[in-house]
Amino acid sequence: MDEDEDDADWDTSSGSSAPASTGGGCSDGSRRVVLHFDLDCFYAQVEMVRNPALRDVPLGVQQKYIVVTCNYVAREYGVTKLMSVTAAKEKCPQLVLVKGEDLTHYRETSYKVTELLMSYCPLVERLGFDENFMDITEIVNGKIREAPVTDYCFSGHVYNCQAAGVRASEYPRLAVGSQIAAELRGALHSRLGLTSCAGIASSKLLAKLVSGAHKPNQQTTLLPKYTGDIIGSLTGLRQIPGIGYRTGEKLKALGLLAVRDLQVFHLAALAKEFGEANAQRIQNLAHGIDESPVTPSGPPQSLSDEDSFKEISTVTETVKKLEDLLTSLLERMHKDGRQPSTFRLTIRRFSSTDRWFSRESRQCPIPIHIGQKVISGSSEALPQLVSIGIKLFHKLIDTSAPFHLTLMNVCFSNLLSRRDTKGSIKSFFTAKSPSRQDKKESLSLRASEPCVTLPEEHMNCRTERTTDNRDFESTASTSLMQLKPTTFHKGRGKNWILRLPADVDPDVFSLLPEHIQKEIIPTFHTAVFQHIPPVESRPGAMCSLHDHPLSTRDTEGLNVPRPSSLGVNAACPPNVDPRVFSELPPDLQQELLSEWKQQKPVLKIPSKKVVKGGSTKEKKTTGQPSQANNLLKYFKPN
DNA sequence: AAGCAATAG
DNA sequence: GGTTCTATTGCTT
Repeated sequence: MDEDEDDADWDTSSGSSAPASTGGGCSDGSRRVVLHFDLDCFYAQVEMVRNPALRDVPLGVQQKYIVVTCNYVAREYGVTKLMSVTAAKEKCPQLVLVKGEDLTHYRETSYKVTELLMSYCPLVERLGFDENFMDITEIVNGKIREAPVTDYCFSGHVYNCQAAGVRASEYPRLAVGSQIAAELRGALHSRLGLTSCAGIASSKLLAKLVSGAHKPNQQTTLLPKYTGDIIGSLTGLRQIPGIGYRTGEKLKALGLLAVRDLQVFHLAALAKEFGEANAQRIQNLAHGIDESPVTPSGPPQSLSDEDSFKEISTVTETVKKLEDLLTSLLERMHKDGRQPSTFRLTIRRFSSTDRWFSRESRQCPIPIHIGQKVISGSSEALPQLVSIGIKLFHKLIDTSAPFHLTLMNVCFSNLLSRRDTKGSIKSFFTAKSPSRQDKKESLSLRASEPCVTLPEEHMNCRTERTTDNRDFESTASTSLMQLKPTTFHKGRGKNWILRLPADVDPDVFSLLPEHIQKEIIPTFHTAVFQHIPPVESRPGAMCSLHDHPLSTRDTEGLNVPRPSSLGVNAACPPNVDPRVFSELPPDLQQELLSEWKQQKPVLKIPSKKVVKGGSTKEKKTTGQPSQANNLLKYFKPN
């Protein structure tokens, strides 16, 4: 046990923080400050916020015949997560159950949480619907540099310590981190009505491990000198985040059960099972070492809908299920505003002998003309995608023999933002020579002003109320006024851009390999994802302002500035964010405007791919004169 | 680009 | 090592 002078919590060293050498001499003071937030029994909380009368009763959220989560009242009776409904009712006959198969409200609240956190600091990484990591290293360093305090103190618990007895001034950065965590939890509560736990530590691993030390609705800070203690408190390898069932079984086969076993196991032997890199990674985890960065999630990479059931065994039922799933998925996709370019169908087959739970999938590109219909909300999108879905289905299932499905999932991925579909960003990233159009767009982004989104603007530039993606944008930028104006960079190929700090050349940044980009993004504490709202096709309709009761409650009490009013250029091309547009130099505005008026063709056809080398075994169901509402309609040639 | 494995809540 | 309904990343082809 070496005490490595770990209390040197301070320093922050060279004030200017040129991130030049990322892996530089990492003295203890350059440790990160990472937060982990975990909403208390999330689905149940969402239901209680929606219906406060449920607060005081034992409440469970039911999906099919499972209670997926429950409130703390129900836990008093012994109800637990993932308990069967019958078992839960035995434990607690008065248990109130609400159906939770439809994730809409959970998903929406989940993104509101992430947005609220992002409004304080953009480096937020989602983990599932109810957890978020945040890297606040630079904010903490900045605060201490600008306003040093003599008597620091912790908010909440300190792991293994009597709260009052800690000499917080020896850990100023973690102490400030705990204050920020408390402030953010307070904001989550006052703005969204949600309670949460938080962990404050020097890595994602430790922050996550420590966040659960005091539950519910409490927070805990881990001092570096107690890293060994918290790791030692784990009673099995499976409790280490990153070691799942499979890895756990493999480790068991190697004779490793306790965390200590993994710590001392010969690395070379571990590498035989898991490969060099993975072996090192999991052994590091066992030592409480985790250098993985907090990687901003941005908007989702895929949208999917699924349903499980006892049995589907006919094509007719299959088509119906496909239609149902696709209908809701299309609605979500339309609101998102991005254009899906690949479609995946996955199934689970019933198997009595081998009750192995495995899924099989087939996927294919979505023709651009169909993708566009998804965006525009055309009613033609549904039948055309059902048709594609059935073809994928037939690649999975031989319908001339009996079949028995127990689950179906439809997924849209490879989501293209408006900018992508206009052919600007793709080449920016992948191509060697960015087109003129690309240059101009990057220029225009660079010229734009900082991220204060104005609700009033939405009235001017949007025609329909939306959720998901756009909510993300609108709330995410409400309190970022302290951030310096920056340049933009495309974020993860979607309807989003990543604003880079002013001193980072986006052209240079874009040329870096992706893993390098990911590594250095956490050093940009002024970076932020921002959504470019897609433009609705139907002009005229107005959106309402008050459709999100959660976010409009309790506007006081949190230092989120009331956005001021800003004029929006009346003549703004529909394919450009008016806020961005209004900041452009007049000549660029002119050019964009005239381009738009000329309806300049902007779509680029991805590749001349020979569609499916002759469609392997696919019966081109010949085009029969089709009846509406007939199954056959889906078998027309596309 | 496709399909699956593994991990996560 | 199975429940639900997602979502992400990485490996292999």
